[in-house]
This record gives sequence, C-alpha cells and structure tokens, in this order.
Amino acid sequence: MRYSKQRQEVLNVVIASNDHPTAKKVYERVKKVIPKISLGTVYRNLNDLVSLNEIKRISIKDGNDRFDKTICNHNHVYCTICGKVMDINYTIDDKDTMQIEKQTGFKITNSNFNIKGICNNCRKER
Amino acid sequence: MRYSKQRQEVLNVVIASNDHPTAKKVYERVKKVIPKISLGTVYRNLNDLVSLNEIKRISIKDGNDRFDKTICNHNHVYCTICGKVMDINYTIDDKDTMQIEKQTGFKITNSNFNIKGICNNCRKER
DNA sequence: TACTTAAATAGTAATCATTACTATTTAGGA
DNA sequence: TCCTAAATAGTAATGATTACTATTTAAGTA
Repeated sequence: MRYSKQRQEVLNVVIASNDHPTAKKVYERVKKVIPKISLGTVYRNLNDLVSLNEIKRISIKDGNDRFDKTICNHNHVYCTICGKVMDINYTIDDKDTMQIEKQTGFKITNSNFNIKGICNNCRKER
Repeated sequence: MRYSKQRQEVLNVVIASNDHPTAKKVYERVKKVIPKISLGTVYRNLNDLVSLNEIKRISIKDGNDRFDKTICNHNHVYCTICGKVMDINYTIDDKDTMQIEKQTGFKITNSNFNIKGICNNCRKER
C-alpha cells in the first residue's frame, strides 16, 4: 500500500474526532485540508483503514456507518433522537460465545451490539 | 386500522416462514397468492405489523432487514457466507442495562445484538 | 342495498448511502 | 528522469427503502 496524503488525512481526521463521525462528516473535515478530495476517496480509505485495523467501523442500523479511532473491543449506545454515540465497555464474553457456538453450530467471527436509547441532553429537553 | 387481504397475507407469510425472510422474499411469497400486490404494500404492511408488535424486525448491518414471526425477546446469529439466520436466546440482562444507563446517562429503549459467523454447512464446504 | 369516505393499494418515482467505473495523476523504485 | 502500478477525482450506477398519487376498497350509515 502506497503512501498518499489523502489516506493520511482521513486517518488524522478520525483520530482527531471524538464524535464517531460518519463518512460524510469525515469528508467535510478532510475537505478543509484537501479541498479537492472526493467522497469516493474518503469511503475507500475509510474501508482500507478498517481492514488494516487502524480504525473501527460502527454499524448502526437505521443510521449511517460511523468511524471510531478506538480499536479495542468495545460497543456503543446510540441516541435515537440526536444521533449521539457513546462508547461502552460491555462486550460478549467467551463463555457466552462458546455457548452460542454450541447451540447454533456457528463459528462466531464478529459481534457488535446495537444498543439504542435517549441521551441525557435529549431527555432533559422533553 | 382497516382489514385488508394484503396485510393478512403478509402476516400469514411471515408466520409460515422459518427462514427469517427479507422484505423481497416476503413479497415473492405473497405474490403467489396475490399476484398483483406491490412491493411498497409489502414494505408498508411489514412496518405496520412491526409497529403493532405482531412480527419482529431483525436488523443486520450489511445485510437487508429480515422479519421474524417470533415476538419474544431474543437475538440472532447471521452467516456471513450464505446469509442464514438462527435464533438464539441470548439477550442483555437488567443488571447490564442498568450498568450502561448509569455509565452513559442514556435511557436504554432497545437493544439487539449483531452476531456474525459461519454456519455449519458453510464450514463443511471449506 | 346503495351511498359515502377515509384508509389501503398498485405502480411509479424519488431518496440516499455506498460502491463501481474510468480517465488522469502520482508515489516511489529502477 | 523514466516507468508503472496504485491512488485519485469526478461521475455514474446500485439497491434497499420510502414517498407520491390516482384509483380501489372496507365498512359504517341511511
């Protein structure tokens, strides 16, 4: 894989972001440094960086994918009102994984928890 | 809500299906009974039936939504090769929910686990 | 039974995140 | 400096889902 300033800047932006940005948000931020970058390049580099395990993808159904500088195994809660994402350290444990594998015959390769709710701020505004 | 044979048949198909069908699969099956039904009608009725808690939606990121006749709280494993979905009775418990709420300030309303792997059949074919 | 009307439908168009495609540019080794 | 495969910019395509609209229909009422 060849060095490119586009990929470097995509990585910089994700690392500098604390809000779990979407691809489009990353694109807008990279654009401030590289105005001519294209959205496709951002998507491709985000995917590449996920494959290289340099960043993490957060999949939220009925929301767009988000990207996370934190690599270590963790999950997220997602506010269904404002879209805020917060890290949580809750994950599936080995005992449960083995139990599920035994029950289903599947070899589990990947798990992520889709936990939704209403964040502090949005609750206050009710 | 008014009775319609379209909604009844959409419900019938989901209830008769053991394979957690996608909207399109449901559409194909309903079409055998009501050939002129439109895909939009199937989508609308699936959504209505989910709202009425008569069926359950299974959201799988990088897969399409599936629909499930089993209402009670449960999760699924998803085969990344053939797309097979199996029920599991593993769910988040109250203690963990409260722990996450305390940690994040969120009020949790909904959780589903996205657990992926390779099913028995697909493993054999390797 | 016929009338009425709001709900539901069929069919089509729109949306929108993401991916695919292609001509052009560029990193970096020879 | 030259060469070439990798990367890019810009645009088109994809595909699931939703939105829109004219038409049909369920079911209450006279």
